[in-house]
Amino acid sequence: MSSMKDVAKIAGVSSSTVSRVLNDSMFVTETKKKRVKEAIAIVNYKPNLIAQSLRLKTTKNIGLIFPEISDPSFQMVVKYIEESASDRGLNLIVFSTHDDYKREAHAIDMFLRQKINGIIFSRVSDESQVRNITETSDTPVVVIDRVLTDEKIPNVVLNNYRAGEIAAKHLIDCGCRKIACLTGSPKIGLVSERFRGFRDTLQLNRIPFLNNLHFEGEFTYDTGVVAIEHFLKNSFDFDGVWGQNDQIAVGAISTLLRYKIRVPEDVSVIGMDNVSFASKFFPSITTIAQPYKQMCEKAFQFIDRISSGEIITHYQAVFEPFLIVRESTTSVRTE
Amino acid sequence: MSSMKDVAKIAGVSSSTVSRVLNDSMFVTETKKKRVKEAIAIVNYKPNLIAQSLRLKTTKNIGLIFPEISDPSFQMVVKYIEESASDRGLNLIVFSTHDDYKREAHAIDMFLRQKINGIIFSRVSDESQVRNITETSDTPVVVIDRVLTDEKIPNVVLNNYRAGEIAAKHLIDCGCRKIACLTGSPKIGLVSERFRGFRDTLQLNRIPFLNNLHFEGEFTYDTGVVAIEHFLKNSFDFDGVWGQNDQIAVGAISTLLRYKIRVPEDVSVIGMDNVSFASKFFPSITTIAQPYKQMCEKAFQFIDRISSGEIITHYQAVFEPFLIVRESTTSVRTE
DNA sequence: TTGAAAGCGCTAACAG
DNA sequence: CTGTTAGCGCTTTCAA
Repeated sequence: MSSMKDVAKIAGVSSSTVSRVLNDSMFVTETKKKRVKEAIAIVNYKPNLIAQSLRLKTTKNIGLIFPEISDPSFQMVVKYIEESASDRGLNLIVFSTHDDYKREAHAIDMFLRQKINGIIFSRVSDESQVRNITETSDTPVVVIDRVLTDEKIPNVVLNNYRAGEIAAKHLIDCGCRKIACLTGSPKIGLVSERFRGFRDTLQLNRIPFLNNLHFEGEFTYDTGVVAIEHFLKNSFDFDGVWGQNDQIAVGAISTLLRYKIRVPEDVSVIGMDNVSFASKFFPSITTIAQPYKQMCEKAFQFIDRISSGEIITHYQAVFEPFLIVRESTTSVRTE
Repeated sequence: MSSMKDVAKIAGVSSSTVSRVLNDSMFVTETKKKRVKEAIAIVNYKPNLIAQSLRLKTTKNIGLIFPEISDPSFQMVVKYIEESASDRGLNLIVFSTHDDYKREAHAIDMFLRQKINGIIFSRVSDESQVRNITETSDTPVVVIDRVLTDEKIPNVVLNNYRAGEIAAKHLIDCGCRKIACLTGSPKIGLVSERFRGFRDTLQLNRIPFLNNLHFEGEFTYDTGVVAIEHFLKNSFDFDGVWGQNDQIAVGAISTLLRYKIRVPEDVSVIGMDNVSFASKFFPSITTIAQPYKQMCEKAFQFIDRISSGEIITHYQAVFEPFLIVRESTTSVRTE
């Protein structure tokens, strides 16, 4: 690979001049400019990004840390983060932690040592290392999808309480009266947020919430399966189900269908996240969507602002969830 | 962030010594070694990877280029590539091209300028830039999932002909006699490979293949939908369907069910790739799996070997697909 | 065994 | 307007 020196030699100028032409940082005589450009073409010169980074103490890379790429919700995040990065001409380095703090710490370490341009975290746990970063380095950090108790870190988050409200309201509108809620791990803060909104809305509408029908699991397909089998085995009666994410909902629907219980005729099921298969399942899945695209873009805007030296005073950006009605719930039911 | 100089000063040694301790590249007196280690701890020193890369002309990064992260098959590839990278302590930079050659060229450009450690391509097109890389740079390149006509580039690929054979054989075993094939874009080489294996096997078993039931589309859900609606509208009779990937199969199954045609009782459907939702759909989807994990690992092994100076003489690594029987096909049918 | 010095490829004062 | 020089943080001869 040719370097600036080669170009300079061919063009008969100094390498500073080459640099100036490339970044047009100063006025360079037209003739020299032309000679330099020709030389660049001749040797097919491309500036070395590593050298540039070392000199400028900044890179064209941003890093994304998230728990698990197999998870469809995170796949959405990765997709949109990739797009926003690409729009800015930034490279995206991804790290999947598999919920292992060691791996998370390692990822952070690598990023910092690479002088990365910014770090985006998706769903860190409370024991996460994020705080340490913001204290010891000046790398911009944004947390997405999960609020931290420490409010000093810019974060973009969903109004999860509102999601619970929407789910409950829709199920009630469908005529459901015995409503189940299948949640993710109670260790994740947003799980209880969503649940609170859900239960509060039921109570507001004078629908009793039965603790029997509150199943705490993980954000997985298996949780949906296990929950429904548990309900059926114990003859718990229910006519509506909220799976706190679409995977739980799919597990629930599959299991219901397997037991010859019709969806939505016998039981309405609503999911959350609007992952890609939600519209492709049969029956297609009513769900509560997160504006992932906007949220990811917002995360980048935070990084842009911090990078340009702006002091963030308003750390939190809250986004509103919205309902997408499909086949797995029915509103034709008469009350 | 502290540098080697800081450590050296505190330890009262030269920065060369610090470097030697870090890489234990030479013998250093125990006392000095200890002093250096203490100093490192005091200032929480972490070597700057950028500087290291500039000096050593190599990085800890590898790049992955693929068409579309929304595609479940590529999500599998990304997942396993990430794991293999992580096992080697390498960072993964991802680039989604959206089938745009401009973007592909840009990605390559960025990677080369970053002195990346290796590039993995997934499903490149013939107009791709891959060849140019191998000619002008010494960056290791591996192609995965798609054969190139130019055999000089290491590549890992599936025996797609065999996949077609397996699909046809299984459908025949299920008692199907009027068998449809829904394919991806005929512009992609492996599509016709798969199709040839499929048709040859039918013929070998004296099952007629009707051109009516050969539907060429894209590797998408919509293709499955459109194909089945097309068949039904024209009253083409069929009792078995191979969707050349799981998305096509899901589109087909959903549409059949929507038209009250039972799967597998009336029509057996088999997909391909064993993407994550294949086992979660209802009915769960019989599919032809690719050993993605092994294929991705193999791609890395190619890079490892090239990096360590080995000359590759055997460019192609072929992997065998295998059948996973689930609910969407039935073998209980009597002939 | 260790330090001094050179240099990876680039940019940014600083002179001229 | 342009060339010289220094230096980003590291590794590696080369001497000592």
